[in-house]
Amino acid sequence: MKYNFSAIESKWQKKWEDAKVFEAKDDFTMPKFYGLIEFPYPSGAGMHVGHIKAYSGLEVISRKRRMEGYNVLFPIGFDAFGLPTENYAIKTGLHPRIVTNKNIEKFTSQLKRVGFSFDWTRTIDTTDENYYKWTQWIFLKMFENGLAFRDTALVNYCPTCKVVLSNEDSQGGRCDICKSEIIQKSKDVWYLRITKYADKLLEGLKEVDYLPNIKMQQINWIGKSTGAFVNFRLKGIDEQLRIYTTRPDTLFGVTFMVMAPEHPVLEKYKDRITNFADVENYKEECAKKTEFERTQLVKEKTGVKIEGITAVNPITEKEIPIYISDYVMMGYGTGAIMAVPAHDERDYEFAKKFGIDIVEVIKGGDISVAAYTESGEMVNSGFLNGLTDKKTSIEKMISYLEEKGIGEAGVQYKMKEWAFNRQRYWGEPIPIVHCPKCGMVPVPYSELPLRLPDVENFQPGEGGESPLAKIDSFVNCKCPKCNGDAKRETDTMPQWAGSSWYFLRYIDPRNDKEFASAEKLKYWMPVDWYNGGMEHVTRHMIYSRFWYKFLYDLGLVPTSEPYAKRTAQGLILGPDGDKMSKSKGNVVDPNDTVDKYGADVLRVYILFMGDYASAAPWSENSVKGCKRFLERVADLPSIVKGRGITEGMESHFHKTIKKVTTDIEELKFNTAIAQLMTLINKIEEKNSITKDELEIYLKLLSPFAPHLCEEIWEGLGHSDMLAVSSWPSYDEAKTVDSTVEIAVQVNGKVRGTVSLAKNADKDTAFEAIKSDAKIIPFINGKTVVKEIYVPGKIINIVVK
RNA sequence: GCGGGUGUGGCGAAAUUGGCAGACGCGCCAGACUUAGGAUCUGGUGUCCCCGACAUGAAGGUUCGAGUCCUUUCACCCGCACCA
Repeated sequence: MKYNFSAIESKWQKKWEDAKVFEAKDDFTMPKFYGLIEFPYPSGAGMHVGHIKAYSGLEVISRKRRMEGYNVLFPIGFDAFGLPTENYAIKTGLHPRIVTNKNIEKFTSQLKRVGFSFDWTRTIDTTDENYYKWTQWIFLKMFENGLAFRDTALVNYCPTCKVVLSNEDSQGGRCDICKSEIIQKSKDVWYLRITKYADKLLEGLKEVDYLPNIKMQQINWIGKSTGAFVNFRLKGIDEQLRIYTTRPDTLFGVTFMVMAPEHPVLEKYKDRITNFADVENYKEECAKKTEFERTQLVKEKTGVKIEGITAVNPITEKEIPIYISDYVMMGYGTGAIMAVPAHDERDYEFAKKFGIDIVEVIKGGDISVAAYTESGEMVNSGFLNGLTDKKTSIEKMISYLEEKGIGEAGVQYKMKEWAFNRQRYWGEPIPIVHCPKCGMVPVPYSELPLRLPDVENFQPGEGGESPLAKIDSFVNCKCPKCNGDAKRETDTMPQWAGSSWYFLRYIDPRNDKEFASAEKLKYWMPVDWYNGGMEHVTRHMIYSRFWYKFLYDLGLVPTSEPYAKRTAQGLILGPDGDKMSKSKGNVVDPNDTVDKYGADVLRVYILFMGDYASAAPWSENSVKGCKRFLERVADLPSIVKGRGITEGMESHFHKTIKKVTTDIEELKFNTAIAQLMTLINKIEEKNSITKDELEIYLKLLSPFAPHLCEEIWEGLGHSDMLAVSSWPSYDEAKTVDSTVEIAVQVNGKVRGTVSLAKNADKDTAFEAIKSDAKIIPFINGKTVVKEIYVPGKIINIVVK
């Protein structure tokens, strides 16, 4: 039967809100559950079904937790600073504040229509000055502790967006926002010293429950490697060329060195370099290449030999040449390497091209053909000769280097410092004043928030200058220290700043004395379960873990890790199987489905369409299937007869309670819903259901289709809401039928089935099948070699 | 190149972890009710040479028994990528 979903849905959305059933209580005696979803960026395009899927998982879990008696915090907010809004503002002339408010309004109404059980009283907006006051506050704490600093360095720069980007925002050599190729540019920028926390970020992964691939991606991103630093003397100059290597054991095989073209030693000794013009040329060629071109593995090695300077292998005392090549990066290690052509493919390729000696120090390969990178016996290596264990050789060499003072053990990380400023308007102003006398001076805490000035021209400057730099009233100020004339920092924080601590603000969103009270933090933290997209694993998650660990070290938060558990949902693809995108025109708007079929149908479909963690294409026909299912549920009240649990239905109900209960915890929503469909098929076959049975059924379905379930629940005479009723429990013993139908195999092939008591013994079982007409022809006249009986599962007779 | 993952009907997918492969849903076929059906209901639906045999990317192996374990191999997806 069709039901009036739009009336039912708006009725219950209002009732829930009026009764405040989804508001988290600050009752610290209750068991708590903090479920977190990634708050959306309120873009002009509105929400798409992917947002709905991302929130539906923890929505179901949160609704279940409330019914299980937990005090649930399931909040929502808006991560509203960012470039798309600013670009839209530039295009239309509307202020980003107005655009943001409009978009937030749109997102809010869309989210409310779906009936999510968010606590709307705790909503936050990162662009609200009462919020970004605390973002600035945490930044100042970092500045005070030496974690925020300025430095001139080669940075990733997007020529289209006209901003400096962090490493994380330019993965694959492309701008994360506009996808254009980024270039390297020398610039004075703000950094957050995230590498100081690299080890803690790595270690912390051991104590949290993240999906394995999430942990793996973070480990990979941090990229810790252990090895040694070694100092090579330059011949005839009082200068050491420092390198990093993971293979100090191969030091006897070093026949040349390579530096990055940007290495500062070149500039320092340019008078000694007789071919400095060639060096300059090569350097220029490299600068022209994009990061992407430069990191292409396939291309041939290039480089220039430095004439006039040579190095000395500190262990063989042999003079060795130095080259520059772009296969050595300034940004990793020390920007210079020792080359062991016999045992490194890149060095081998380079040595072959430039005709450099190749000295074998590990036996096992044929170095006339290729580099040998496996392990083996050490040769031509002095005191290491004869050793076969790589680890021992490395340890021995390191202690030798340390003893002689020519090197020491060391670690390197792939992760770089976090470039933390953007030359844009729509972000948190960095609360720092540049004073000609005092240097960089923090804005006093009492003056926070440092507000964004209200302006009409947001156009970024051509030289990569922030729009704020053009506003004299903002720029010119007094130094908080000496009260002399000074200038404000005009760059703003990157998009990721506000989201690095938002989960803490939800706990105490209106506090104007601190970012959140210690007492409340102690109760609510850590986040019990965080769900979001894989695309945030190496950015937002690492950033926010870093901020949290910093606050932990200051004693401001109660736990060392912010998120106890992290899962990720899969994408919803367009009906054509491609990733949804505006340009392909295959984006599905959740509003259309809500209008046509209702929010409950949308929710059930999104969770039924497949494995929650995998990508699956949208199918309108399958949406209709879910609609039919809910219409059949709407019909159940018409066949209600009697009370209690019907004789033959008991195990079906207990099985269903068990499956739905455990499947939800494992994010297996598709099979939980399938089980509820199976059960309704059985109910319809019988054409009757008792009131108690229906109540159980509604409770189990309610996290998925809450509006319809509440409506039926109310119709059964309940004055309390289903949302705050209790989750049904099951009896394990009753989930199994007393008699089971098990398969009978002969030589492993199924020949029939037999009904047996679930714990019938072997003799009873074989007695039962001997008379079975289907089985007899397969065993008659043959010798029984073996009889296998697994109670409740299978009988197998092996005959010859 | 390194790391991770996935391959099961026409489609989305299940499979108690070694025990009746294809639950549940879509689609499709037939029928019913209808002036009508892209509504609803009922039945059917892996393939084939249909009493039987064959089927979980391919090829071997272990086992009474394999989608599941082992070996080899192919294809696709994701992440990182000249990381020293």
